[in-house]
This record gives sequence, C-alpha cells and structure tokens, in this order.
Amino acid sequence: MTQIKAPAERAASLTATSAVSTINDVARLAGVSIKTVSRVMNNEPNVREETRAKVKEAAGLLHYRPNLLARSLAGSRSFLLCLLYHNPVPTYINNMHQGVINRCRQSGYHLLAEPQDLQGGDLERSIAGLLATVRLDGVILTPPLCDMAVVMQTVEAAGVPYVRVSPFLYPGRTATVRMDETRAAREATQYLLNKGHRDIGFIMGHPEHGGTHLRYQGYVSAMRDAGIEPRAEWIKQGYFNFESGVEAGKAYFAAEKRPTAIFSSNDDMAFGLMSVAQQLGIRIPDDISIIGFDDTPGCTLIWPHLTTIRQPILDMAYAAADILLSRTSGEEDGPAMNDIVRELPFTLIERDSVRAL
Amino acid sequence: MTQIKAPAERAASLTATSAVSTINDVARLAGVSIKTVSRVMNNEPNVREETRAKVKEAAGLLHYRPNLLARSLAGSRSFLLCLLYHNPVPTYINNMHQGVINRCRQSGYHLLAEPQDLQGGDLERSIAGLLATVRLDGVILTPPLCDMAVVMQTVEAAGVPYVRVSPFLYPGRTATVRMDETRAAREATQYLLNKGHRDIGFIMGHPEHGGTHLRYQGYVSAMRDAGIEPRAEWIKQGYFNFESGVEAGKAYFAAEKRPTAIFSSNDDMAFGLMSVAQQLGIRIPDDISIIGFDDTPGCTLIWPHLTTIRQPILDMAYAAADILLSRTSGEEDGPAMNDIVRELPFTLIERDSVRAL
DNA sequence: GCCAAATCTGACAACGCTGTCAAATAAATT
DNA sequence: AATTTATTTGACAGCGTTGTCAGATTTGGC
Repeated sequence: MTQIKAPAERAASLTATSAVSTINDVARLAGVSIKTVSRVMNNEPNVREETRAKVKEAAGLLHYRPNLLARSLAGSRSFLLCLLYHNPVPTYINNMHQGVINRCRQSGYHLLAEPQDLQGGDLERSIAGLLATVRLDGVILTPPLCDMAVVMQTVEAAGVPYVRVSPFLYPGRTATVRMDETRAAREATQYLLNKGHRDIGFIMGHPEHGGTHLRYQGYVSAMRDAGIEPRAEWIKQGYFNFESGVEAGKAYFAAEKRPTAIFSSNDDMAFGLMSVAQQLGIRIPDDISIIGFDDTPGCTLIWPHLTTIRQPILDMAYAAADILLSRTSGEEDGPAMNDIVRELPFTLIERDSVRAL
Repeated sequence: MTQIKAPAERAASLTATSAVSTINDVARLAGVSIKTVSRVMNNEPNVREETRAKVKEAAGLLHYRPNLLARSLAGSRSFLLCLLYHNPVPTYINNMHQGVINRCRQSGYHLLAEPQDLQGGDLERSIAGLLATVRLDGVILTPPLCDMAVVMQTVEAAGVPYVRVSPFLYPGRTATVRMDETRAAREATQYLLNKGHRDIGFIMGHPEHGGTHLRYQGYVSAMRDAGIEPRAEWIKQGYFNFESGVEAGKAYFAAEKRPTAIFSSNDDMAFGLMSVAQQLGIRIPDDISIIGFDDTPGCTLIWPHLTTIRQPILDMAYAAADILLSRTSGEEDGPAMNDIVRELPFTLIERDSVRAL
C-alpha cells in the first residue's frame, strides 16, 4: 500500500519525458497484478469489464507499450515476419516489401528484410542462423528462393510457417500466392498473334526462377495453338536484367532474318532489347514489336511506352502477409497451410511498343 | 555428472534436425558455466584460451546461435537497427535499405524497415510506440523525416542513437551523413552555364525536403555568380514525383518564352518534364536541355539519356550504418555523436540531354 | 615457498513479459 | 442457505540471455 504512489508520480513524469514504462508500472497504477494487465493488453477473455477499463486507463496514462522482445521470449509469438529474398529486379522487392509492411502495421507486426546471397553458397547456414537467432512468426519466400529445396527444408526444420510467392516447383508444399504466369504469357503471345505476328521471339528469364519456365510454356503453347512451332533461333536465354536484354537484342539483330515481334520475359530485358534496337536504328514498333512482363515504372519512361503484363505484386504481398498473420492471430481453425493457394489476376497493359502487321 | 551425456546425444540429433540449442546445452557440453559461454560468444576478455576453444567447439557442434531476443532483453544491445523513412522516390529507399542491410550483415545485426505515414498526423505516436516496443541500437532518418523536430525529439527522448541522412535543419544535432547538395546543384547549373545557357529554369523539389532548399540555393548562387538574376517564371514548384514534373513542363511550355535549359531537382521530375516535351514535339536537347539529380536507373532508359548528378546513396547508407554500428561495438571512445559529419562526393554524369548553345 | 595481485570462472539475480495452475470471487443451482 | 459451477484474479516459474559480484585459480615478486 505504501508504494502505490510511486507509479502515479512516475506516470506524471512519463507523460512529459515519454520514457518507457513497464507492465509493472501499469499493474501498480491500476491496482491489479501484471498478469491481468497482460490479459487486457492481449485482449484475452475472462477479465471483468470494469477491471479491463481500469487497466486500459492506466496503460493509456503511462503510454504503456508492451515490449516486443519480452513478449516474444516469454510467449509463443514474436510479432516478426521476415521477407527472404534474392532478386535481380528492385521494383519487385520494393513492392513486396511495402505490401507486407502495410499489412504488418495493421497487426502490430514488424518486418525483417533479409536479402540472401546465392553465390556465397552457404544459404542454409545463413537461413538456419537467422531462424535460430530470432524467432519468427512467418517467412515469405520470393523467387528464386521459393523453389529451392534447401531453403524450404531449413525453414520447415525450424518449424516456422511460410508462404511462397510465385513458386514453380513442389506445389502444395506450403501456402502459395501466385499469378497464372503461364496464362499471362500465353495471352501476351496471343496478343502478338492477333496482331498478325507469326515470327515471334522469346527472351527467357533467369533459369533459376520458376516463372521463367512457366512463361516459356505459355509462349510455346500459344504458338502451337496457332499452328506455329517455335524455332530455336527465336528463343534466347536471358537473366532478367538489362544487360541480358542487350545481349539477346544483339543476337536477334545480327541474324539475317529477325522476328517481327519479341516477347521478353520481363521488362528490364525488354529495355535492354529496346536500347540495342535504338542504337541500330531499328524502330519500335515499326520494325519490330516488343512486349514485356512486370509493368515496372520504366515502361512509361522508355520510348515508345512498353506494352506489358502487369503483375499484381502489391496484392500478392498483401495476400502473403495476410496468410501468415491470420495464422498467428489466434484462429487455429483455418485451412491447412499447404492447402492455401491464392491466385491473383494479371492484366495486359496495352501501350505503344506493338504494332499490327 | 549423470546428465552430461544428454547434451551430447542431443547434439547428434541436432546436426540432423537443426533444431535450436540454447546456451545451456553448450555450457553442459563444454563443461563450463553458461556465463563462460556467454563470454566466449561475445568475444569478451578474461577467458583462458583453452576454455575458449572448448566452448567454441561445443558451440560449433551444436550449431548454437545466441537468441537475439534474449540477448536484447538481458543485455544492453538489441542487434537491431531501424530505417525510418517516408520517401517518394523508391530507388532512394531501395539503395539505403540495401546498403544498411549489407553492413548489418557483417555485424550480426538486423534491419527493421519502418515507413512512416506523414498524412496520418500521428507521427510521434507511431515512432514513440515503435521505440517503446522494441529496443533499437540505432535509427537512421532519411529526408524528410530527418528534418522534423518531432521525429528527432521522439528518438532522443527514447535515448536511441540516430544518424540523419542529408539533413537540412538543425545542423550538429546528431551524426550526419550528407552530400554537398548545394555545391552539386551549383555545379549542375554551372555546367549548363558553361554550355552557353543563360535562361535556365529550375524545378524545385518537395518543400518539406531539406535538399530542395539546398539545391535551390546552389542554383541561385551559380546563376548570380554568372551575373544572372533568376527570374520567377523560371522557377516551378515540384514534389519530387513524375506528375509534378509533368505539371512544371506544361507550365514552361505554355509560356511565350521558355528557358533554353531546365535543371530539375530530381530525375523523376525530369522524366515528367521530358514526357511533356515529347508530347509537344519539343526536342531534347535540340529545343531544350535538361539536367536531373539522383541518377536513378531510369536515366538510361529514357531517350535521350538524362544528364544528371549522381548521389552516392549506397555509400551514404554504408556510412550511416557504420556510424551506428561502431557505437554499439564496444568502443565508447569515439567522437561525440553530434560531432560526426560524413560528407560523400557526388558526380556529374554527362549524358545526352544537354546541348551546347 | 608464501603472499599479493592479476586473471579466470560461476552463482544468481535480473530483463519484461506469458503460461500454468491454483486461489478467490461471483453466479447459478438445489 | 449451502453447494456446485463458472468466472476472475494472482503467484510463480520460466523464456535465454547478460550484468554483477564474489569465489577460485593462476601468476608474479620476493
């Protein structure tokens, strides 16, 4: 009873200095045990309404915010999500990032961004280390990590729920957020076919990215549906970056007969391709039509504006975060993790880089 | 003595399953106290070399990784840095992000990315909440947050060391990483002057960004040095985004007499400007010369390639992280936080958007 | 070979919270 | 009114580490 005044005094100073107060301070001020404060802060049931109000008021007065680290150590949740990535396309990660963080905000979560080095070789060590070091409530895997067995194994071994964005291999292994890349690629190809193109080139993406194969399949199937067998000289290997687009362009334009249209597996390579065309005086779309994939900001910067497939990256990020967050927010009765597949729609964005033949 | 075998057995299974082991496991396996393990893991002195080796071996065998959360709770370090930002230019944040993370990696640190909503109004609540929720070893403030008194006060009240990147107001308030924006802007302007331009427009950046004023000063001083008093109709207000560049462009090109060159406070606005020019059939650089600021990837995508000032963002990120990390890595004898100013060099990147008159 | 000083090591109490479980209180039943 | 049952509450033991401090061991000086 004697020390009851202490926290009140401290409260006064706190409002001024905004120093941190602990659960103990709140408990004393409200005249309850710390466990009760804990219950209120976590919206647990079985607290009398009157008590709850009392605690809330005390907490408000003291500007109390539960310490994340302590919660995590004592309890079963860490309030931490992690985006594990290795991606050559900055805009992609950017959007993923932002989308996930947006959702985290709403749930009092925070995001750890962890780019991974693929070259270094010790991916497993790196990820296992991370997972041992900080307890995570969920991990989001983007391509190409989402298709790597080591990565999945490591995350699974740590018992951390995870979702894969646009995976290619091992379907049904865990929750998935995707876009129908094959169909998108097919529609892009069909768009070209509808415009009267027959000789259609295709620049493949990085071979380690699942999307690469999916998009390739889409291209091939659309071509075959149109009764055209894709020729080897139409298909170039790229790596999802500007430079590989340049290389592909050089190869195409050095050949005697070039395609009338080229479908690039992503925008950055299309930009590289366009840059070579520019240099060689090959006009787009007059001399050659080009279509990309991603709808990065550069599409409207480059001239002519690039026709492309828009990937709903932000929405995919939202979906991925939501899956993980709904897991941790109590409701245990959701569908099994590996049953979740969320497929988001793509859009073909018509701009100026394709002409009808 | 009887339970000594347990950890060894567990070790065997651990190598297989990669489950987490605690400091206790290591201590038992090495036959020392947990405190000694702690000392070894933290590279503290006063451990016999032999003991140290023994512990290290045990830790290696068990794949032991100290739990970050527990360390943070018990000790004085959290191994967490935070990038607080609100930025209209994604590439900027992207680079900051990546630079900081790179450095964090080397020191076993992790990065929390925390974009802030400026509209919502409750910036203080948001940041204070974050700081109360998770103990941070350091915060990095980018423009415009780095110039906001509330933000600094809040961080200071929490006693968290922080560094400001490219601040404008309150010099010397804390460690700073910067670039001489005024000089950069002056050189950009002088570059235009040297090419024979006299009527030089200037698109200002977002008024809440300190760099805006610095760059403006550089422009004005270069003009005056050349004996030219900048005219009001040459100067347009922008907001660092594409759209405001478009607006500025419309304004310039609607006027009877337009400048022969325009210096845009950043690339994105320059892109907007170029896009309007394109639409109006105004040729760059024949009819108008344009220079940007930032050197974003779009510069080599757009046609003609944009001459611009390169900001060493990645290096600034490194510097910022280094300042914070050197603080926490024991050495207390560094210079006072508010004495640190690291200034990095800019570069004028000459491309094709400016012509000599 | 003995004592002081330097060097190493370990017990134990935090850190701020949650989980478990038992005690206290209120409500419902007889 | 006496039980039984449901609802609220709190004590206490962790969670996995580091800090403090005292005890044990080694080293150096004579």
